[in-house]
Amino acid sequence: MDILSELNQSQREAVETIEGPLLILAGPGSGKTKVITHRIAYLIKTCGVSPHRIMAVTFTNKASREMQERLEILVGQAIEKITLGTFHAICARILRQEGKVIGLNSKFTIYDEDDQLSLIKQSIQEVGLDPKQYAPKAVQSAIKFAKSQLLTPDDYALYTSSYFEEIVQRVYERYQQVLHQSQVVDFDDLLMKVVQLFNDHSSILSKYQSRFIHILVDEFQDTNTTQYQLIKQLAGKHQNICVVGDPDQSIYSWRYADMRNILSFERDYPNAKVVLLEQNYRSTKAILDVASSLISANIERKQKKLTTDNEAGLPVTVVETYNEGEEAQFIVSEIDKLVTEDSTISPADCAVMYRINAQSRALEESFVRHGMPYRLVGGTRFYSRREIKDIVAYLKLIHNPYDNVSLMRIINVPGRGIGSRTISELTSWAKSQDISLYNAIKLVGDNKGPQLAARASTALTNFSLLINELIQKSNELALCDLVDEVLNKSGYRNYILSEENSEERWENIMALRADAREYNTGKPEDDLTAFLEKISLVSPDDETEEKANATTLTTLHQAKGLEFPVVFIIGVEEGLLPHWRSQDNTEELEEERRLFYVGVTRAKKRVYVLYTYRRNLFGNSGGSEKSRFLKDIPQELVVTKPLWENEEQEIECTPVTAIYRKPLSQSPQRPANTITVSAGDNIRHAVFGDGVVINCSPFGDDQQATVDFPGAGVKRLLISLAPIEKIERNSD
DNA sequence: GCCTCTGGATTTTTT
DNA sequence: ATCCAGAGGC
Repeated sequence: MDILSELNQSQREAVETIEGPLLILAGPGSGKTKVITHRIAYLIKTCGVSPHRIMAVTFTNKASREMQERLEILVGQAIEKITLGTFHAICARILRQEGKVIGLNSKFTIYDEDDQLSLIKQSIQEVGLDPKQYAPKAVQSAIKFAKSQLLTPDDYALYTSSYFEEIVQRVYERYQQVLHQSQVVDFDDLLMKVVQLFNDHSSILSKYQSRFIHILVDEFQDTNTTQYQLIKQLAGKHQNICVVGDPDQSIYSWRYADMRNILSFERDYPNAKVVLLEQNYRSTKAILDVASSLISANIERKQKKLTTDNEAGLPVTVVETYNEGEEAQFIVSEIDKLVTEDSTISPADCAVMYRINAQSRALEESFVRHGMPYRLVGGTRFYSRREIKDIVAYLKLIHNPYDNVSLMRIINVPGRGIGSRTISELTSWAKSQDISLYNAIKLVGDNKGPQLAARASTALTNFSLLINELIQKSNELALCDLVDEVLNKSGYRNYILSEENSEERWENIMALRADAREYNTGKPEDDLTAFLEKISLVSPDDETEEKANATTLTTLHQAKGLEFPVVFIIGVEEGLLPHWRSQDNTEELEEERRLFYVGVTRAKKRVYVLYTYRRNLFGNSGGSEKSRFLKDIPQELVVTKPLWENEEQEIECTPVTAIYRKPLSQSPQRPANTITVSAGDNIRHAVFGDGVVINCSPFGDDQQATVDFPGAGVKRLLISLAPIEKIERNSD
């Protein structure tokens, strides 16, 4: 197979330029992933580069997986030798390998942001401050900023210029101290510590520099300073660094991604070659024209002109609705209409995008009301569910008893009579002795610990015995048996089963256990390390379960990288897009505009832009004003689409046209159901037939039920509105 | 030590 | 409107 044959001129250039720094500016839909994968294939197959010497870095597991899948087709087995992964996964591997020179045990554990926040709260207290006065979240953000900039607590001390920053500095210092004592790193440490290690140990750096002859970085516009430095270090010897990205799609500056990394790449690598991928294979001309006109309003960018050979297509439709309810209503009707009129379009081809998650509610209600399937992107991540975090905390503690945050999480879960009084005695004593909580608790058992009431003392001793026993078992048992042991011996199993809605929680735990089963090399200790690392760095719901024929509801941020034939962008209003918190800062405003641009460029065929006349948000409703970004789009690129009775026609220099006041075809109002249901009930639905309620949760004044219809699949319904009735269980 | 109540906040999110 | 965290009551 000829790797080059299916590429256009500039794509080919990007693939064939293998010497020296290369910057690929890839517009939306320009075949970015194709270029990266083909470039790697070209290196291996045509240039004879050993796959062992190639590193490809992504930001997300999803991107990594996608690249893996596509590469496998091109290079087959060789894929296993390529270092392909997220920044964090690659750095974790390096740290486990090399960490000992900076005093890091290869069994270190990784804290997620919840754990981080707990430790920050604790650290605020430990430096003698009040967590109420200094919002832990703000301190967390400041520490994350420092780490994104490669600033150690000492560096940060030089940088501080306000009282708050001095506070942050003190907390940061203590926080790092505890992390180190606990043999724990947070997400940002994974990267920062590797950079520091490379800085201080040139022989280790040079080992990696020599090995990796070719380095590729995806989504380069999203890198922060630390990531940038890491790449710079690694590419230091061979300088064959290929970065791919699009500054126009930089939407993560609030996570301290720095677009300047891509904008000034040529300055840092003066001999860099630049390739522009401007040919778009995704969208119609009409959509690209709108996108281009929008993004051209930004000042800080690199000029790029998007072209396409695709059809001209239909103009973008801009619609004003009365409020968010009608906005949702319009979308449901329009999808229905599109699907009916055009047999090539299904509900799954449509996506609705919004600025903030709170906007999904009105949509969901409308979709549920009409029995239309939808898939909500995001939501609670699997590993952040309480029951999963609890079990993982047990495992983390077993793996690393110095992990105080995990210990604190489960010391009284399930309740075993260790209350806040006892805990504060214990923590302050442990701190005064400069030992870990686990060791302090062990001493309580030996009567060498702090003075405590007999009851508290007994409770702590029992807890200590429990953890000890589990640590013992962890060396003998296979991982999934260890999970069972934890569930039984800790009493967690009974605890969770005695709760309401326990089925779902228990199922989640069983899913975790099933996952643990995969780790069975016969070396329990290594299995536990590997399992915990995977849990920290990979969330399983990246694995997007495709719901049959469901429309996607997503934030604009999460839409990046996706594409759909039909895209609705809602809430294109002042205060939402641009968001009010970004309204008085040019840079942030430009980022909001890029966000809009990302949304528009997701679409292949149709784009709808919606805004409301008035919107309810957070309880108070107010009149809304269409987004200033609409002014960036020339009127002739937008269509007038009077769908509904026009009560007031706005005449302005606006591209806007359809005023949507009252839906013509209001769905016939049925009397609201007054029944309530709960998990396990059998119900009959007018359309879907008989089904069983799997789960039920409050939804406003109403209930939303997840119902499994053997004939129609799993549906979510609003109880008061859905055409349902309760039926009796079959007698058996 | 556990439970209920009130107040404050509420963009975007990966690892 | 709603969710969550911390405070105070039982």
